Amino acid sequence: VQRRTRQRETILACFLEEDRPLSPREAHALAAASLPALGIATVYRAINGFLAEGLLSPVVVGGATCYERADKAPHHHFFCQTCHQTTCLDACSIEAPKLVPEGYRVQGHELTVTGTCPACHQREAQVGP
Amino acid sequence: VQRRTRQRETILACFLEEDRPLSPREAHALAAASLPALGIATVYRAINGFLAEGLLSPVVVGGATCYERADKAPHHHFFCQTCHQTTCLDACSIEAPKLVPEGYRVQGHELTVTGTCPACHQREAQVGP
DNA sequence: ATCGGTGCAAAGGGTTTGCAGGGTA
DNA sequence: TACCCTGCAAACCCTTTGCACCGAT
Repeated sequence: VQRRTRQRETILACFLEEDRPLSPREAHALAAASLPALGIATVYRAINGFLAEGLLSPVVVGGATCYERADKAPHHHFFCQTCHQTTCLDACSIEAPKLVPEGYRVQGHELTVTGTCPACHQREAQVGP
Repeated sequence: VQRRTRQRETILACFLEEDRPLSPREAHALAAASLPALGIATVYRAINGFLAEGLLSPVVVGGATCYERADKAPHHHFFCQTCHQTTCLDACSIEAPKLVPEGYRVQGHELTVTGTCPACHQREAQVGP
């Protein structure tokens, strides 16, 4: 029974609007723009609450745990190793059960492509290799 | 210029013998069987050294950073959400560049299938759902 | 005899928890 | 009014670092 508070609404709105995986730190920074006194602990508690309600899903990218809105079709992620931002890719087209041997029960899968995004790629080209 | 010490040899042997991703904690537990006084800091330093030498590769599975021997062909992983152990799957058959839009530069990718391994699957069946 | 490696303990970063006060229902 | 939520601070992992001693070369 979660209550509607300004903090929770603001935090959830960040995830819905950004529409990409955010780390707790990022979410806190974004939400703190409207709520300067927002504590990081509140962000963690809100995230864990939203996870329990099925509003957010965890995503592990680049060694960090991030969270994204859970109402999207299954998809994969691109992690830019320059700006460390993660973007969502198109719908998933992988049949995970075909990848595992007999006897394993498949529940889901996660695919992350690593590289540089167009913005960083371009930035590097200007400065040189 | 890394020296050959009993600690480093034991730690590396764990990764080579297990042939699956190990967390620093797991590696420490395994190596401490032969070296009771082994400190966890030594494990972390050894792992970082082996990473620099290209003997180990990092793998992020189930939210934890693990490491595995780097001399294997590109492959993916299966993470058992019951016993939290990770096993290696067959060689990779995914063409990552086809998954990203124009403008992105692909450097690599990582795929983890989640579920329950045969051992845990069986154990659950005995106890009931 | 060097000089890197090791173990211990302390420091750091990220996440969770305890507590008193405030806001939602 | 009752009780959850919030902010702050302390507590907890996990990982790295400082330091004196040990050991490989």
